[in-house]
Amino acid sequence: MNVGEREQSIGEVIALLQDEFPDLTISKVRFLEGQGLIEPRRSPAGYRMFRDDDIRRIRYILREQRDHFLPLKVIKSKLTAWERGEEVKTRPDSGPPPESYFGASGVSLNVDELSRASGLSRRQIEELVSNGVLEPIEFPDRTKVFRDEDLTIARTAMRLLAQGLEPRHLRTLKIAADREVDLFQQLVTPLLRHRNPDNRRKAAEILADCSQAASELQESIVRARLRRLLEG
Amino acid sequence: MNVGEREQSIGEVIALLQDEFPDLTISKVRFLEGQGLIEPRRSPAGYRMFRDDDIRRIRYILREQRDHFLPLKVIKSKLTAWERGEEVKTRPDSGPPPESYFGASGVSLNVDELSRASGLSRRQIEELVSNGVLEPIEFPDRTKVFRDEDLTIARTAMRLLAQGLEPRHLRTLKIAADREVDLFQQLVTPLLRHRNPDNRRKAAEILADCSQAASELQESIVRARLRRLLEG
DNA sequence: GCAAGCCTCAACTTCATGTTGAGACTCCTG
DNA sequence: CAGGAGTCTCAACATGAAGTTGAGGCTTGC
Repeated sequence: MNVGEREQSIGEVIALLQDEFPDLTISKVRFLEGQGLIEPRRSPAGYRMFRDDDIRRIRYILREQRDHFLPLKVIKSKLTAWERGEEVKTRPDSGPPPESYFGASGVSLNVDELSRASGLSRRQIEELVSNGVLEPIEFPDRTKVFRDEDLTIARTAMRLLAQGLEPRHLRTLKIAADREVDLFQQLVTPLLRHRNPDNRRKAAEILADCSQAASELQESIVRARLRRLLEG
Repeated sequence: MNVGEREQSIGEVIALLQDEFPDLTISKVRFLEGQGLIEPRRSPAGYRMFRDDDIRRIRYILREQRDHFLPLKVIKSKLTAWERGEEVKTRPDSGPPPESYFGASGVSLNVDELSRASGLSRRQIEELVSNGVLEPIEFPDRTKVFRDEDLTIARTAMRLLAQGLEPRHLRTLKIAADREVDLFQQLVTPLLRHRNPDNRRKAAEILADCSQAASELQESIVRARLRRLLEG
């Protein structure tokens, strides 16, 4: 598996990425390390040595910066969020990092709290739950516990409902999301079959990249169509 | 229609938005005007007077900043892009503004150029076209012309194909996008029925907000699911 | 008439994102 | 084994975005 895992010097990395990112410099890569976004090995002499993983990571960072204008802090928190999948298993006691932007931050809410935090009525929440848009953890006594991901979902759902859509319309979106997940699942099940941490990490990376790309793809298709709708 | 369209002073606007944006200040609103993001009327004495549209616009700007970390320049170009729908009709000769990030920038590519710019092979492009993911303008002699939106689509499609998905998988995503568009279309067809520029603008705003919210909703649903997949 | 609200304009602040340069070490090649 | 190319660290500097502050002066409403 590790055969031929060549490590590249910083200059080689620049040369490699130069095509996609013409103004990437050595000093910028060093700067990224200083900010804690990457952590290349070091040769005995102290030279930075980059493995394929590191290079993929750099590419990801630069794309987020270029295409989504994200500040490095935010990119960092996204990065560590996807990594936490592993660490959650090994250190279930450690609290969430201070700036976790994604990743389960451990928030949990009941219906009332979710209602207040999202602006949805309890009735609307019920409907979203029955449509599968929200999926709280349900206890035997019917108490429902919502997590931070549900809050994000609830907030955006609120925006759509405010524009006149109905919960059943949101169901359409949810089903599309499910199909998307199925697609990605096929992609990584081989990797997850054997419980190998290296494979798990690779799977996480693939999923992160795919889900983002898919979301962008859909958004651009929709936007193109809507533009035509407005102009035509 | 314009009855009761009360204009608010800058202080009233702050008070109104204070709930959602606690650290909004008068000076910031003035700053936004200085940057060309908003353009409130002026009272005879020179006081800024904000109409509902202006306030919605401010809210949009602040959300983009807070939730997506977008620089003001980019927000501005998004804003003007959605508005151009109108102006395109009235001034078809005017070139695109220098920094248009969305809106058709007038780029057009043939198959080879798209291939070079996106990294897709011509064969892949063909497949994406036949799956409806890419929709070039097709001339009688079978020449195809791609526009800037196709370039965006092609680039993200490239990322997905690189991860091992097939063009037919992308078709699934495209169909979901179509359904989404149908949903939104229902929402605005009443507004677009009569060719009224005010309604058109309102429709553009609704579409912009909905498409963004929907995209976010799907993304968070997918992410929540994928996280469970990785952890479970 | 006067306090509260608003105006402009220029100077200032803070933060993010890198860049530059000095001085020193390492690696490869002839 | 000399020396040029590549790399290291660390501190100082540069630039731009996003506001803030303050001075000096109108306007409005009680």
